[in-house]
Order: sequence, then C-alpha cells, then structure tokens
Amino acid sequence: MNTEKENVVNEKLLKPYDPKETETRIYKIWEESGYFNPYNLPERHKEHFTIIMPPPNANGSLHAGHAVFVTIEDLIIRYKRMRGFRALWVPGADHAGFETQVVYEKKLEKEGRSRFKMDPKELYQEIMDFTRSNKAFMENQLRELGASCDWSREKFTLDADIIKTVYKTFKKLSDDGLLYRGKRIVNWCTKHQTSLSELETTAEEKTDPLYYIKYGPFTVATVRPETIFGDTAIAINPHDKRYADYIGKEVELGELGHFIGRKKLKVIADEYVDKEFGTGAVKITPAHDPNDFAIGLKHNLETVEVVDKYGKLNDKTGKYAGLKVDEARKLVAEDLKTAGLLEKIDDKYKHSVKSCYKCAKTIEPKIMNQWFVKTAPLAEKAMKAVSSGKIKFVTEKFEKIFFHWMKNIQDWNISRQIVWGIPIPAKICNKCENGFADIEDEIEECPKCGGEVYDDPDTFDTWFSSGQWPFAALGYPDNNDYKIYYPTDVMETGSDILFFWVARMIMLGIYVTGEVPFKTIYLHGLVRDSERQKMSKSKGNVISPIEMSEKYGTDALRMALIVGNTPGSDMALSEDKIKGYKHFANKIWNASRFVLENTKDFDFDGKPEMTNEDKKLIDELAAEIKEITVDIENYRFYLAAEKLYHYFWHNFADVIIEKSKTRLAGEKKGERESAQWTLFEILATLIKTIHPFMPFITEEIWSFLPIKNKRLLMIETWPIALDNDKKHDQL
RNA sequence: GCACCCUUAGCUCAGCUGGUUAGAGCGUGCGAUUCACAUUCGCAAGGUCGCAGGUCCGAUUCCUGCAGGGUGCACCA
Repeated sequence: MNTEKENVVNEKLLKPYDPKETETRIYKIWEESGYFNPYNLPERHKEHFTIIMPPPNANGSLHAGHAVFVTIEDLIIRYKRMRGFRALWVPGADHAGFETQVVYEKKLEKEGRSRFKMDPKELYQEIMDFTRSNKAFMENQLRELGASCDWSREKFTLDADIIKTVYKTFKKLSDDGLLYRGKRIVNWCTKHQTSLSELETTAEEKTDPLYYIKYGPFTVATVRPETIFGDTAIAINPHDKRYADYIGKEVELGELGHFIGRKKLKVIADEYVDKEFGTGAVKITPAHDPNDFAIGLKHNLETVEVVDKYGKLNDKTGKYAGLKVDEARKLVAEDLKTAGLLEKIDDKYKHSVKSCYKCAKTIEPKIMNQWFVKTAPLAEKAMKAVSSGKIKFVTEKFEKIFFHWMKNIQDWNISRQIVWGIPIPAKICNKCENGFADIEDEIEECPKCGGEVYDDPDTFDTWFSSGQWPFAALGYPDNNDYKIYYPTDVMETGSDILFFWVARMIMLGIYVTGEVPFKTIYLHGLVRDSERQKMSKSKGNVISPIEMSEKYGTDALRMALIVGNTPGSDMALSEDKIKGYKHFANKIWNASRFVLENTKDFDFDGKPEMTNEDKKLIDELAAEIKEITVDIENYRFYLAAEKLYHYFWHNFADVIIEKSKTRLAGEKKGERESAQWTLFEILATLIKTIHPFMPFITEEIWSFLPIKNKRLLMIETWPIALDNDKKHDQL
C-alpha cells in the first residue's frame, strides 16, 4: 500500500492533444448529460436565459458565417449556463423557400432537368427529401462546432405546428385589415418565374442608351422603346408652360401611331414629371414601370401588357412578338430610326437597374395579383420598441440603419410563385379575382360575387414564416416554453439579414404576441478572407469551417472566429489565424501537463500557507478574470478572447510557470507547496474561463484535474461573481 | 441623390465614457533552446493614429469641413 499519496496524471495528457478524437467523445458526453436541456440543470440554475438559433438553411454545408453564429451563441449560452442561468438555446432548420429552390434548380439543371417540366407535387417531394437529408447533415455539423443547443426542442420551419402558427398570423393580418391582395407592379424574375420583394433585388448602375423619340407633337426620352406598345398616356409637369395647352387633350400620334398601332394618346399632367429631365415629356407605360403604374392608378389609365412572364414581347407588339426584351429594344430603335422617328440617342445615360439577387437577371416589372402586408403600422410599433429601449442593438450603428429602413418601408409582397414553401391558405375567385384568407379550407364560393374559387397556387415568402420564428419555435401560444422563455434574450445573426429577418421578426413578434421577440440584437459581419475579399466559390477563397475544424480542431476555429471579430464589422479569416489558435490549444494542453506533473505529490485537501508573491499572483488573476467577465457582459467577446489568450500564454505560461520552476525544484517546503497551489489554482480558473470559447479542450483537461466531487465543466460555476449593478446593455 | 460605417505598425484589427512613453496577433530581423510545448523562449525594428480647422489645461478619442474606401436605401422616363 502506498503511504505517499500521488495524484495520477492521465496518460492522455502525456501525449499530444488530439482534437478530433477528443471532440467527438466530449460532445457525446455533453449530449448524454442532458444539460443542453435547461430543465435538467442542477438546482442552482434558476433564472431563464434564451437564444433562438437563426435556423440555417437546410440546403447545403455550413459556411463560415454559420460557424460565426454558432461560436458566438454557444459562447454566450455556455457563459450564462456557468453563471447559473437556465440557459436554453433552441436549434432549428429553415426550409428557406426561394433559396433552396434555387439551389435545387441548379442541381436539376446539372442533371439536364427543369422544374417547369415537372409535376409540382413531385418537385415538392424531391426538394423535401433533399432538404431532409441536408438537415440531418447540417445538424451534425452544428454538433461538430460544439453547439450546446437543446436538440430535444429542435424545430423545422415546415413542422405542422409552425405552419399552423404562420396560418393564424396570416388570418389575423387579414382580419385586422393589414393584408390585401391586389394588382401591383411586382419585381418579376424571368428566370426563376417568381416575384420578389424589394429586398430580393439588387440595384446596379448601368449605362444605357437613352432614346429620344418623336411622339406626336412631343419628343420623349426613354431607355425602353420596346415598351412603347404599352404606352397609354403622355405625361408632363402641370407647371410646364411649353406644353400647357395639351393638358387633358388627346394628341394625334401621326407616323408613330401607325408604328405602334394607336392613333391618339391622352396627355396628363403630374408633378412626378421633372421639367428639366429629358424633354419634359414622358411616355407612360403603366404595365411595365412602377412609377408609371402609380401614375396610371392616379389618373385611371388603361394598362396594356406587352411583355410576357418570360421577358418576351407578346402579340400586342405585332412583328416584335416573341422577341426578348433587349433584342426587341434594338430592333424597335432601328425601325424608329428608319421611320425618321428617332430624334437622337444619348448613349451616356447612367441609371440603375434592378436585378434578381440570385441570378443577376434584370427584373421585369410586371403587374400581378399578389398578397401584400401593410407594413407601416407594424413598423411604427417596431420603431417604438427600439426607441423606448425595449430592444437594444449592440452597436448604435445598426439602430440608425434600422430606423432609416423602417421609416421608408414599403408594403411587403409575400406571394411567391414557387412550389417549395408554405402554401398560402387562401381562395381566389375565378370571376372577380379577389382573394380570401381561408386557413380552415372552408370557403367554397366567392364571398363577394359568388363566383367559383380555387386554391391560391402561391407559397409564402420564406421570411414571412421565419419572421415569426422566435414565438413559433417556442410553441406560441400554449406551450410552456413560450410562456417561460418568451421574450427571448439575445438575437444573434448576420448583419446582412437585418431587414430580411430581424426587422420582420420585430414587426411580426410584436404584432402577434404583443411583446418584443428579443431584448438585445447582436449582429456580426461578413467573414472575409485574409485580404478582405468576399468568400466565393468562383474565387476559390472559401474557408470551410468543417474542414478547418477537422484539420485544426473546433476550439482553434472558434478562437479564430472570435478574436478580431467586432460586432457589426466584417472580419478577416485565414487558415494561418486558425493555425495560430491550434498552437494555443497546444499551449494550454502542455501547460496543464506541466502543472499536473508538478503537483502529483500535492495534497489538495488543504490550502497551504501562501507566499506574498503567490497571493499577489492570485489577486492579479482575479482582476484579469473580472475584466474578462465585464467584457463578455458587454458583448466584447473579441477582447475577452484576446485577453485570455494573452494572459494564459504570455503571463501564466511564459512568466508564472517559468518562475515557478526553481521553486518547484527547490527544497524549501513552504515555497514549493505555495507554488503548487498557485499554479493549480490559476490553471483551474483559466480552464473554466476559457471554456465558453474553447469548450472541448477545457472540458477534457477539466476531467483530468484532481478535484473532488467534480461535475462537468459545462455546468461548473463561473470563477467570479459579479456585482449586481447590471447595466442594461449587459448580457 | 440620401443614409450609415471605415481610414491607427508590412498585413488583419483593438484602443470602452478624452489624460502618463498608442496596443495585440500574424509577418520581419537577431539571438537562445536535451529543462511542459509536432517547438518554444528572449530581444528588436516598425506608426507625423487620412487631411485641415475647432472645443478643451489636454484629442487617436468630441465637433465641423474635405479627401479616399466600403455598405445600405432610393431614384427622373
């Protein structure tokens, strides 16, 4: 029997650190512990804390942006859990309507197939299978990144209860008069064959020829001569003396009339027309231009559609029928020239053109009957929630951007002509074209005219459902989770979806539940490469988080994603950076080995007499941890991570451990024990503090520490308590 | 056009409410290293904190203007 007590150093620690083996094993231990579910947490965890995970699109691998949100949210959740909160992180997956459909269409294209030749139901089922397998794949990737979310509460945006909630909201909007179906000019993508919201288009500056066309007694300037067949008026400014006599009259078009197939056109006056621009006279094409459409409504003009949904001219254009818009443009211009109707061409005209954010094809403004949400009243309340401080942005800059958008918000087109999505629960009248919300599927004839009705074939804009995510995912209105965890605490997501998602969640959250969906918004920027270039497959500069995690360990990846990542600004990521933190993991590993090997004979039951020098070290440590804690509380994770890195490496390892070597080797008993205790104390404290940042390696080392009645590190108590003077911008 | 952000060492960025010699990581140079370290350690070089004003005892930090870069929103055919 050993008379001398000896702490055994785990033999794993004597070998180099193996992240891959460790991470898989540790994650399993966490998952099996049940602690991801707040209800399984020990007694001391009382106050609630929730984050709803931005559900990743279930249509591919996780990219660096996903890795950022996983890292930051997991860091927050782990920190709060250690601080004694009943921390809940609700994972989810998004069917991501249009996005997924686009991804799937590309896949079909590669296979030489097309969605337009497929039965919609068959297509839907195929995409469903595709999404389901991607979803499982994606969830495992989340595990690889160490996400300590509660899988038992995982939701999918196409779950029956989510759809039910979304339908109820649709009905409520309808009942409250905040929903309307109407013929409007929508942004039509001729490739994807669907309308898009304002946000799903990008404006690009282009230089196009501006054609000056002799138009009866006027000359008008236009970039789209091919729409001339849809002109139903000429507009001038009411104060324009040059044309005052023509107001309200019909003018003979003469030669041009033969050309476009109508003899006369009405002249209207509207402030919209700028006297200084072009000739001061504008041709009005209500069916193919948003501004003209608005004028058309105001002046009750006829709308004549001349471009079809494939972006080709239709049979109202005579010989041009069947031509694509840009082909027709050139031809019409040439023919006008031949006919002597083209006065001049200004070929340096700069203007901006909207295009589809996915395929970059020019948007064809098109009149369609669609569902719109009246956003102004919702935006009003959303802005109030922010200005009153009920919702706080971590950086002020986003508050400004948010208000700017909210003040100028337009009604939201929520109809999409794609199969992959939640079907809009509505009936459309065959006769009068009116639409009616019908979530119970009970309307059999048109309530207005008694006509025959059919199911709305469209699906919801995916953001309409994800905009309801926080309360829907928690089981609004009856589920206990909703009652306990809503409003949630922090919404952390990419700044690029501030309008798409965050703003909509605020509007719909307040509208449906009467409460804000979350109290704090933390937005991270884009992950760029080391040269600050956007990552893209074509540039070949994409850093795959999963690949990096497998090569250098998730902990290293996580540190690389936190250090230098300030809220709201884009961050630069390089493989070298990740490698650097792999070295850090190595450092932690080896320092731990050193401490444990040198405390083998130490009796951890009693605290030895401390030397003054060691007392000072412990005080300094406490001050450091306090500072780091305050940084975390104030969302300065980049600072906290850097300080931990710096303190561990350049203070603890380089100075404290180095200096301890002579004392450990020395014969003076008191000195040696004091040093041993101090080293161990500092190590254990740092391991705890680093845990939210680098959860795997710290949990592993923790398991080696000779501490009695040890629990998992993930539920250990945070090393210091904070004063209770919480500032409102704190976690 | 309107709005927002950025401009600090070769690169990527910190610098919180203005206060002693402006910091980190990476990179570079020189040296050390059989002692926990698929390395590591020490030392060093390197910045008129975009430009011009202003407020202040004092500004990288606050204000104004300008220049350059970026992003968002909108738009007159």
